[in-house]
Amino acid sequence: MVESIDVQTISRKSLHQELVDRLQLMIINGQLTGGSKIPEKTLCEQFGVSRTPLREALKVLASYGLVRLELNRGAWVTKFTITEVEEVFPILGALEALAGEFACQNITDADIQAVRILHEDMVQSYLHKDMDAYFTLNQQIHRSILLAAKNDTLTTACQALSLRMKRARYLANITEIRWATAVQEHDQIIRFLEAKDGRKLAHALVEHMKANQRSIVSWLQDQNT
Amino acid sequence: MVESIDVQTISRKSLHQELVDRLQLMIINGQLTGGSKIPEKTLCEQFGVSRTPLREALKVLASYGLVRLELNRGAWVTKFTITEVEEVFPILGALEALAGEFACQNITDADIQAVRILHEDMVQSYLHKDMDAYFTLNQQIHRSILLAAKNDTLTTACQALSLRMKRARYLANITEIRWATAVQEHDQIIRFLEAKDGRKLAHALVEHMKANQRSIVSWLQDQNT
DNA sequence: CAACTTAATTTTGTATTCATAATTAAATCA
DNA sequence: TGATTTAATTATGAATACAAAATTAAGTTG
Repeated sequence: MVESIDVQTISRKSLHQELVDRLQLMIINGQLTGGSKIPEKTLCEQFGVSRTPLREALKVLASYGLVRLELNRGAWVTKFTITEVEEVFPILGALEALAGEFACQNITDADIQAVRILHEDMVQSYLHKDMDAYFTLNQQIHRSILLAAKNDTLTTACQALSLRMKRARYLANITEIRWATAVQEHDQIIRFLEAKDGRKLAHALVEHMKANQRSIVSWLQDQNT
Repeated sequence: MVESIDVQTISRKSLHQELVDRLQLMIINGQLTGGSKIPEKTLCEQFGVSRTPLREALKVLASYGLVRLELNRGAWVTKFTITEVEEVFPILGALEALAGEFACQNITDADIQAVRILHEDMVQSYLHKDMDAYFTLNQQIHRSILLAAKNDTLTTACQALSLRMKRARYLANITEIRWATAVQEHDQIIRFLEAKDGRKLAHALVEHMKANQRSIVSWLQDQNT
């Protein structure tokens, strides 16, 4: 699998881009919690930057839907809601399905081999109950399918939506039963990819997303009762 | 069709948001042409604003893929390429198909009635060869289906992608033959919506997008020879 | 005068400043 | 005292200032 090395990275990132990345992480992992005010001044001090690049970053994050701007009242971390989960997962399903179909058309045997290895590592991390490793490998597999689809716009769109759903990862630990099923679903996914069966792969990805959605929604529902 | 009135609009928009909207238009209608440098200073003077909100807007537009930022070298209007068209339309197809399915589940008879009227107006503007009216109504129809789907994330995603494709509208005039076919396709779309047949509507929307893609790509190809 | 240096100019990225809106605290009055 | 004004404070949005990088222009040398 060719993980194309980002040539841009040679020349330093701009501050605002760096801040977009950092704030994204802080929102996903819960350091900045949904519904809370974004403490502009504090963050500027913390990062040692002025308000200009921070505010630029906030505008970008607002366009991603991670932040909500209120005129003259500042920026707020958007809440992670059941509604959002129910909106985003079907979209992710449709887009990853599309990516799956394209991937089957374009993927090389070497790339399939690489995904197979990621999958086996992921199964191992499941067996060892190493949740961090599991999630990282899981993401890498989905990303590999996206990259194989050879559609940058699609990759960007999926990653933006996945990002929003990553907050679930830090809010809720996956249940043992869902974890086992998810691994099985991935097994199917890999097999359809190896068979280059775009139709079935697409269907498997949609179902996988539906199951992810149900799992997260039911966790959120339990939370609110 | 309830075009929900934007309550936010009571309180004035922020400058950066106003600039995002204006620059978007300028890029779509070709006042700012693909590949060209964005003249920061000139635009500031033209709009009578300082660089701060303009630069915030540019960062947002970059996240939409309409602008490309080069560190220490400024901002450039992204080129409208065949590759982009071939990347975006399949995604739009998949997303509008999804919207179509949701719309069939959620749409009210009153909303169907409203879409029917938009459609008939659109047919009239086709018969009168009023291209501006045609495109406006066309957009409104697609937007109506999106709104009926009751998924804000989906609406936002589709509109962002449609926006990028709108540049074609100003680069190429639709051919007479494609125009006629497109109207027929819309006729089908409306009929499936009225029948609340999500499956068929989804399929029709995918095919409609494929045909749009082919039409624009072949125009761009003719251009480059 | 063409290729290379070096200096002047412009542009860019970021910090700072400033006016105004929003919030909080203090003061007033029933 | 508690509700309501009014004043002080803080936060926000946008303009300006400034350092560094990139670009252009002017020299300089072979």
